[in-house]
Amino acid sequence: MSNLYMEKWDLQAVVGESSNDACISYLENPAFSFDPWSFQQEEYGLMSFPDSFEPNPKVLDELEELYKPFYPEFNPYSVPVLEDHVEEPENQNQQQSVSQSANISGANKDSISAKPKRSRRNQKNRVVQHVTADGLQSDVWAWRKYGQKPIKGSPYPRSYYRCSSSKGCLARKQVERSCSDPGVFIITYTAEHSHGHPTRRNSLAGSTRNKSSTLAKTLADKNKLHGAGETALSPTTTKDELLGGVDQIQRDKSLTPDIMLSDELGQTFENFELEGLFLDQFPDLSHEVWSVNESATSNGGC
DNA sequence: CGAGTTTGACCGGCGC
DNA sequence: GCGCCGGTCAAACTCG
Repeated sequence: MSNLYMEKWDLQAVVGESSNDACISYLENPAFSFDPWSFQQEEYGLMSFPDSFEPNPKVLDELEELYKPFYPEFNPYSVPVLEDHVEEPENQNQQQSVSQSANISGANKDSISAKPKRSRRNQKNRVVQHVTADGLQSDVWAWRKYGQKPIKGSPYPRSYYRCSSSKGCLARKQVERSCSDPGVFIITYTAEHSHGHPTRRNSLAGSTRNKSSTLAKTLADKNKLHGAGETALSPTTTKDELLGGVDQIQRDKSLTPDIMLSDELGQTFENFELEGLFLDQFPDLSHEVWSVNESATSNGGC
């Protein structure tokens, strides 16, 4: 686990909690979400809010309280400088660059002078969000998966989705697990929807549908195996119960707490999208789910 | 049959 | 120019 990434995304959570315009721009700025270093270089001054911008102190306190016990040096005001984006003379101390950080208040912003490396692809119109499994369901759009690729340097594959609400809609979404924090999902939205909000979300989805019914059966079998215990689920288990079971499995894995503070996190589940994403992104856990059914075969795993 | 996933092949940007 | 690698395509398949 990397302190660097924890800080980066925690800071995004801090910013997301605030309601002033500057914060909105800040949150919606793909450069920052994707790359705090280039944000400092290219957007910090443009948005002209550093001096007046004050992150929500309540959230800062919560974050500090949350992470201080594990990361004594955690500072929610600190924007990390990623090693990949520090260009310096070859003989300069590399270690210094890794630990380098800039203060969000702007005090250190002049100390950084190098230009960020260009990303592989054009990052325009890209918005990156860091969410927990709970946050995956908060997407109101209907998405169709069109690809999945293993990503170099990450043990987890990246899934590619396009909007299925409207033909011709260019909206794309990528979902991958954070390699530094497997409990966190990185969702990258590309392009904008060319239509209004859909009247319904993903209704049924190929293997998701399959996994849903199988999961229901699996949990029902678990119920048979273990009797009517406190976690028992009936064959007519509701969606919420199923998702609750999935959530329980996640909690049992001691995943990190949800700190994204999304407005939509409190919504009730309306479909099985979360489960599909969950099984996509948690193949190891899906194996665990499968394993409770004695007759079930492995789902492939990681 | 339509809507979805899976997965190998292909394309093209980028670094060396 | 070449090779790597991320993003997309499309055929095959599942499911209701």
